[in-house]
Amino acid sequence: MAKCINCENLNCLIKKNSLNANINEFLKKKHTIRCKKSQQFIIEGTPAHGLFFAYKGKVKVVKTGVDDREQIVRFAKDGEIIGHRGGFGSSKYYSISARTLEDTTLCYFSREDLKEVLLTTPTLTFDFMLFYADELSESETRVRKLAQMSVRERVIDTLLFIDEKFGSTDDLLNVSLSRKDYADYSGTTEEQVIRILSSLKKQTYLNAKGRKLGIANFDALKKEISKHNFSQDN
Amino acid sequence: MAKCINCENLNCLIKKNSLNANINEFLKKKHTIRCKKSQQFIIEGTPAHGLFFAYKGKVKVVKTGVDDREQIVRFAKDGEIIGHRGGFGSSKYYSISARTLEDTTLCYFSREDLKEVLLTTPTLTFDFMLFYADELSESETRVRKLAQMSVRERVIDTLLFIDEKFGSTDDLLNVSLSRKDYADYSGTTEEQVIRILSSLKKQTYLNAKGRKLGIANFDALKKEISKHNFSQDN
DNA sequence: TTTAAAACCTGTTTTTTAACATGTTTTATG
DNA sequence: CATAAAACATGTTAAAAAACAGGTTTTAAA
Repeated sequence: MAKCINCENLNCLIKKNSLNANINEFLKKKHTIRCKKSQQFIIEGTPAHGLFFAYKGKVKVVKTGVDDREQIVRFAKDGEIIGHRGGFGSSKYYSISARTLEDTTLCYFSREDLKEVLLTTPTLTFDFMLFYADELSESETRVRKLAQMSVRERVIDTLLFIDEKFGSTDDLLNVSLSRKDYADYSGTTEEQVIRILSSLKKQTYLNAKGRKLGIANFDALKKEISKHNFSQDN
Repeated sequence: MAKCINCENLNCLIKKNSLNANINEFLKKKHTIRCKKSQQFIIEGTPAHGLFFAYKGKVKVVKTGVDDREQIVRFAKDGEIIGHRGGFGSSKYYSISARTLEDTTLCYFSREDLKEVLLTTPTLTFDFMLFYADELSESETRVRKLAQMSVRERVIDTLLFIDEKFGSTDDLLNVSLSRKDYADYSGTTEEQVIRILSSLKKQTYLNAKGRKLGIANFDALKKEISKHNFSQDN
């Protein structure tokens, strides 16, 4: 299927190290998995057998909460890891669930294969370490935001984040999320999100074409949350 | 000063790997730093020159927020890392501040020395990677908790966490935090914490000897937050 | 193309939380 | 040991957010 040699995801940790002779054998053990939109491919709490990479597509990673409330922990796009942590390490169970946001092709490696290659390929391991360190840094920033921002600020911050993560074309965000998704990422309820998005549309900070949202006034949105990020963190 | 050979922090990533001949030279470059209680030894936003380990003592790691509001991101005790992230990786600046909670002795390594040894010692790098992965997992759990728990639940969860992290002796927590600290970790205000702690004392779930707090009824506290953790996550 | 389900929207009420004010106790320090 | 500062405490008020209820529109599927 999808061969690393031809892969265009230059940000992918595996691709980056694919020229290293050490991991040649490892690459052969890769599996390719195709998922339809909205398909769940990791279930929280089930035994973790391996680790995924998004080859092409978009994914949301969620932690199950009370009732049917979910918390979207992160998003992943082309070249990015999903199921790290379950991949190896002490816990033998996935600590998150993952679901595609659109038709997505995944690369898959088993934890044994991965652990073996990591323990013998320091540059790869170092890259993995840096990846986790970056993710941790982002997660800690998110902790602060959830603790200190108002609901409106969090929703605005989410919109800007989504634009940065997935980009926009013709002034419309490249990913289609439901109001519930926005709520699950922002840490609030669907109704609050609906209200705030309506308000932002009225203020012409946001525009909508059918279901799709687009940011119309970046400066205004950034200004509203500016007091929260006086350092270059994200 | 403090030599790794004699160190009793078996959980320390460096100690764990200290028998590896590869890192002998590296160990000689370690510095030892002594800090008085409440001393700030990392300032958010300043150039990151290296990475610390708590040799003996307790530390809080904070992200500066709006006004004088801080968010305590994590705590560290004997053997644990502080300033990871700034330690190496892309960002050249510390993304957090760190302050001691009591007299603390720190071990210090420069980022250059550390990076060098990591790139040539896969088992050490692998341990670092796992450490980050664990931290990430915890941070993501915290994201969910901040997003979904009520203030009371968060304060209770914090109390249980502090007991688990630092332990208790004679039914009193081994660390002395101010109400403000509890608030800064729980993501709420000092007043809320005071109220909730008072309430918990009235219910005899919590006891206090002078300034020190102790958990009197674990089961009752756990029960109040039980609906939030139906998997074995922490 | 009808129909059901999902998504979206809005007003109202209730609950939760933060903010403010003000006083007391504890702790550190000259 | 006097005194200021920090920490702790509690009542009151205001604001924010969630919950509830009842709609409409859109989407997907029979």
